[in-house]
Amino acid sequence: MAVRAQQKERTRRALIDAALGQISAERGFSNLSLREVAREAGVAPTSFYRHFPDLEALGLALVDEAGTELRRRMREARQRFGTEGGVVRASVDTFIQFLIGNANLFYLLSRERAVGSPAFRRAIRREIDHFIDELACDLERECRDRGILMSDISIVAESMVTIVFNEGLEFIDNKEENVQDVTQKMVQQLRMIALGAEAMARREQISPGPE
Amino acid sequence: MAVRAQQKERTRRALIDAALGQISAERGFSNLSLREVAREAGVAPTSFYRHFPDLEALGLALVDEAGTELRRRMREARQRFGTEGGVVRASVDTFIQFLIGNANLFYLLSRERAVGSPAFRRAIRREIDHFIDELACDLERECRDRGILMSDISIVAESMVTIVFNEGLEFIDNKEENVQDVTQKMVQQLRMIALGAEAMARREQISPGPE
DNA sequence: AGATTCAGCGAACACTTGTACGCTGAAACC
DNA sequence: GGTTTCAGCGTACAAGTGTTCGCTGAATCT
Repeated sequence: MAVRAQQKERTRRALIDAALGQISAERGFSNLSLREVAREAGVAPTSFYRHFPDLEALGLALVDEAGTELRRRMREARQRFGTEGGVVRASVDTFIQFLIGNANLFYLLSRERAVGSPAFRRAIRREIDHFIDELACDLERECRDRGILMSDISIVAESMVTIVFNEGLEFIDNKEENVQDVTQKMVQQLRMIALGAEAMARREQISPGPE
Repeated sequence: MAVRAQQKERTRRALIDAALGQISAERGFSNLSLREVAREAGVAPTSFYRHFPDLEALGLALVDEAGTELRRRMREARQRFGTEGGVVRASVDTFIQFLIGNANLFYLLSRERAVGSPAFRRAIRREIDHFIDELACDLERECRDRGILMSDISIVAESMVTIVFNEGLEFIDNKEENVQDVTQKMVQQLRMIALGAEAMARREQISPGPE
């Protein structure tokens, strides 16, 4: 049992890639049509059902792939850069590379987050939460290493991801924008948040009273 | 010339309201169908064309309405609260009220920002930019009044709006979430950004060197 | 009062959509 | 080598889509 399964996997990928390829600035995942996807994959419409019960199921597969791939890259970048330059800068660079190379996967994670079936939305939310968690973990380590105090690291991480996702979405929407400019803008915003978190921690330490 | 135009305006509104009513967590604007909208408005499909050349044109009208209404509310709130409690807190409260009362208008502004025809996306972007500008203007005033120094106010405002829009989207997606919790979380994040901007300004003032 | 405008309609159009059914032929199994 | 499995296909269907066209009748204008 090898040729058979291998071929099946191949057309499954063709379907996934076809769907991914039809996502664009003008067209979200929820506007895809089963028939069109099948056509682009070079497969009869009815054959689609041999691989997915639904377009939604394909969507879930896509979301999973997007999240996994994004996290893989980030983890890899973190190791590569190591201690040089700080996590934040390294992460931003990698993130932007991901944007450029996988715009459609990123579209899926960012803009479809709030539209579609509950299962679909939940899946995306879960991926993003994973992403936030890993960033929070790194931030914590970084702060410990540098002796920095920050308040509410998980919220800091969430804010950072929100900012970066938003800026990223804007970036791949306006292709004319410069990569360096975006990077710089992201870093500036992130730095601001980091500074704010430090300031807040200092303030809490000095006067831990109410309000 | 009164009865005629009045009636026309009434069914135009019916169309707009119908479209708005069909937007939901599961269904974005780009999934609407002309026929369905017309049906819900109690009008023959072909009559739609008496009011809009396109569904997109209706979308533009919706976007305009959403942006205008949101800004109106915010301006009103700012006046009402005046100096009491700071702009940020007052704005967040009003914003959340807008979310609750006009979830679908907000959906339009936030999640459809990056999908659809270029004109459509541009329209939304413009509304958001307006929103950011007005916030920036207020922030500047507030900083002057309180003698606070902040760096790059327009970027601060942009970050704030990004955060608030994102948190808001999450909020109307999980209806079970508590209003007070969201408010508090938003305020905390905004406060962090504000503190960060102050810290950055301080830092720039002390050592205005490169990097 | 008579002519004109025009919002709204119904019928019809050429498609596209998702999905059910049963067949085929090659790979996998025994 | 004979049997079973099953990915892929073609056909078919009912339902939905956007849009064109010409009509109607009441509000508007002259």
